[in-house]
Amino acid sequence: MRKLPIANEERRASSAYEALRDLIVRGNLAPGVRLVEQDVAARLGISRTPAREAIQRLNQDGFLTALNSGPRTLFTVRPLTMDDMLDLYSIMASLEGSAARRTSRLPIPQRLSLARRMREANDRFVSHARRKSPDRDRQFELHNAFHDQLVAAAASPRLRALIDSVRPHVERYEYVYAPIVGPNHDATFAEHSSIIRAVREGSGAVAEAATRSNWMNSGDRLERAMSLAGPRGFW
Amino acid sequence: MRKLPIANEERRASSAYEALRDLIVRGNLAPGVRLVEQDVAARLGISRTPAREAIQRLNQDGFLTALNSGPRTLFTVRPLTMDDMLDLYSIMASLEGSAARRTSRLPIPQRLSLARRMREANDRFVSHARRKSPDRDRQFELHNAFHDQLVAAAASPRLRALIDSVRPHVERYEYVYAPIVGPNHDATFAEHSSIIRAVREGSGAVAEAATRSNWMNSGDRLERAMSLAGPRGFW
DNA sequence: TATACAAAACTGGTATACAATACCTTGCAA
DNA sequence: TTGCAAGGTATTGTATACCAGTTTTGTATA
Repeated sequence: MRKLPIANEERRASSAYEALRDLIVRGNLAPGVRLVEQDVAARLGISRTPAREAIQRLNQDGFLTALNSGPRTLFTVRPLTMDDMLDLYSIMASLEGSAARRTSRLPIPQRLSLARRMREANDRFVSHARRKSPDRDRQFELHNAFHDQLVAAAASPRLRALIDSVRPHVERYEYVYAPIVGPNHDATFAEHSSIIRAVREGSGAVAEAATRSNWMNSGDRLERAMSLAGPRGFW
Repeated sequence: MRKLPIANEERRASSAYEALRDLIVRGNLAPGVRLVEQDVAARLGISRTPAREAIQRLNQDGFLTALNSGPRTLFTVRPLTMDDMLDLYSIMASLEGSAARRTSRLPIPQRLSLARRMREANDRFVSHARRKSPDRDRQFELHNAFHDQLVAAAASPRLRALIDSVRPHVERYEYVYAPIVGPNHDATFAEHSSIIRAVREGSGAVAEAATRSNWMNSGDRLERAMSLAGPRGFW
């Protein structure tokens, strides 16, 4: 890992948090790696204080596992396991399902507008996936954009915050294992369409069920990918 | 507020976090109050470093609101509002509902054992409520114990962690407004019984629905209490 | 009395110094 | 060669010093 420059606008602690979190989500900081305050500080060109704060925050957000060694606590990057992945997807099913259910409460114009934006976002996602050489990061963005439409329009503030806190963990699994899943996005397209239809027709229960299915099925798809590749973070 | 002693076993930062969190949940630290690092440190008999860490954690956990003032951030105790309360209860409905649904996956002996323990916990809750002068804190504990049985037995690790992180916020609203709701727990008893029955009979969907209803109805009950008492944290 | 301006105090963010202790290394002996 | 003990090292937790804006206070003037 090369030395990372830190944005000087923001607080150093926040910049460090984001830098480290992105490294973990992208898989550049491998599961099991130990985070030493001094090393983090040196590598990011800051002092121990903000480095420590970043590590504490990462831990609180569940990106690290804490190991008590006497009076001190050692932190390592959290491993990726099948059980944890399924757990995560099941939670996203519940949370985003809850948001989907709330779409039926939206005033009709807003609901239809949301359905249209989701349709457009899905179209962009589909058409990029069908390119000759789709860019992986871009594919990610477009997929997230679809779900973001739903969450941004329908989730309550706390629900939104909760989803935003869980999503990076999902992304971590997707980022590491997505290449193995391959370009077989057809099921995903169909599931997205079901969600859009339910939102347009205004049935909260159907929208919730469709969203739940989408996440549970995504979990199943990733499960197959993981069983091919094996877990990471152990040896 | 008198000076609080801090347990010396644990890390000072963790002790400070717990002390402050409890003060907020119990309503001793009123909504809107500003938390100044130096003051917190002095009052808890520690230095600014662990005091700061505690405040940062409280903020990340949503107990505080952050206000940017130039390069610094000011923290105040989060206000209590009707919208936020309803948001919270809706989220608990979703999360604990998800846990309830999972009870149907438990092996039958464990499921029946859970139903029995929930029944016992509910009995203790009911009988204490029917005393001449029920202790409020004890009533709280007993109510939490009922829900804990469900969560501990059925929730996945991440779901459990999520519920544990949301619950203190719910408790804050309950603690402040419960006295106004009054001793009319009959509806609660009935709803608990429905959950227990569904768990015993092994229907995940019914258990989820019953749990959702319980939380949504609790939200409605508290809504009435709040509309009587008015919001706190503004003036 | 109200307003403009200057000075002083406050306070968060960061760096650094200090303390404590678990763990590792090294050397010695069996 | 292996077990063990003593000392050294590494690294966390805490305290404190410093700086830079912000806010507040106080004063003078219209």
